[in-house]
Amino acid sequence: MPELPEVQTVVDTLRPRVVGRRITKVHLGRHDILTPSDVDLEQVLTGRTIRDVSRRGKRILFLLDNAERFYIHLGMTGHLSVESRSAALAPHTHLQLHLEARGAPELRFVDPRRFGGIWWLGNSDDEDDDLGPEPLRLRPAQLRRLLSKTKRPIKSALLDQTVVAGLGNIYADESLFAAGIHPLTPTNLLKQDQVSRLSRAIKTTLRRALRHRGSTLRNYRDANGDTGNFQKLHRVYGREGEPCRKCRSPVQKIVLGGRSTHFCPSCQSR
DNA sequence: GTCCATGTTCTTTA
DNA sequence: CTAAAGAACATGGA
Repeated sequence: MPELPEVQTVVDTLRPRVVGRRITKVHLGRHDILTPSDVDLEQVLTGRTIRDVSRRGKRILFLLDNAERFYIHLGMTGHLSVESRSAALAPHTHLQLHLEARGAPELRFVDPRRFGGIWWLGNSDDEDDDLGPEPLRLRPAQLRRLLSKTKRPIKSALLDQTVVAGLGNIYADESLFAAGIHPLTPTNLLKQDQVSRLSRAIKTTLRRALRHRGSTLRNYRDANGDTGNFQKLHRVYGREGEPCRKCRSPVQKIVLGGRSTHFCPSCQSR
């Protein structure tokens, strides 16, 4: 469900409802959703106040008042919400954090497919050692350097979180369309001006998606339970056979690295 | 029953 | 050795 625009929207809707609130009770529904799995989450979280919520790549970082931290990754179907403790519990609710506030709210983490999870960091500061730069702060020279190392198709490189952190299947396809680059283009064959265009295209695509609060394809909701609207503005993703919004040629869908990949064969020639 | 899905990681193949 | 392809994870909707 979540790529950078969706994760950022979750963070933005979560922050005003949890920052400054004390955690009074913790319920972890299942242990295999937590890494490391032997952390006593109830012990480390109960009584702490949430000082901040932020995003790094697709990770949602929680900072506590004692400077310890953890992050939640939504995987494909993860969902965070703040609601009343008396509200019906959705199936596959894996974590509940009671918050000290009017209306007796709790933070809930639901994830049917369990590709997401909770990572306890404690005081360590290596939460993003394995992630590439933030795409919204990417400089073209930096992207050129990251891409020069490999021959694989550019679409696959964009999905690699160690190259750029936050793009997923939707925004990789949309960014390549915006840059006019064919998804199968070997990364090391991209010209300098193509990489510059791609760098700009990634930013404009993500900013547009952020303005529209992300894409809801199936079940994505922000922390308030609201859907995104950007799916209506997708130019290629999910539009196989439909006319390209620029040139009217039918949008093509191929499988690349096991992921569906959408592009306009005429606007994104090889 | 089949296929597909916004993600990541491990294994197999070339 | 490396890179790319494929499978796996688990669930639900079309």
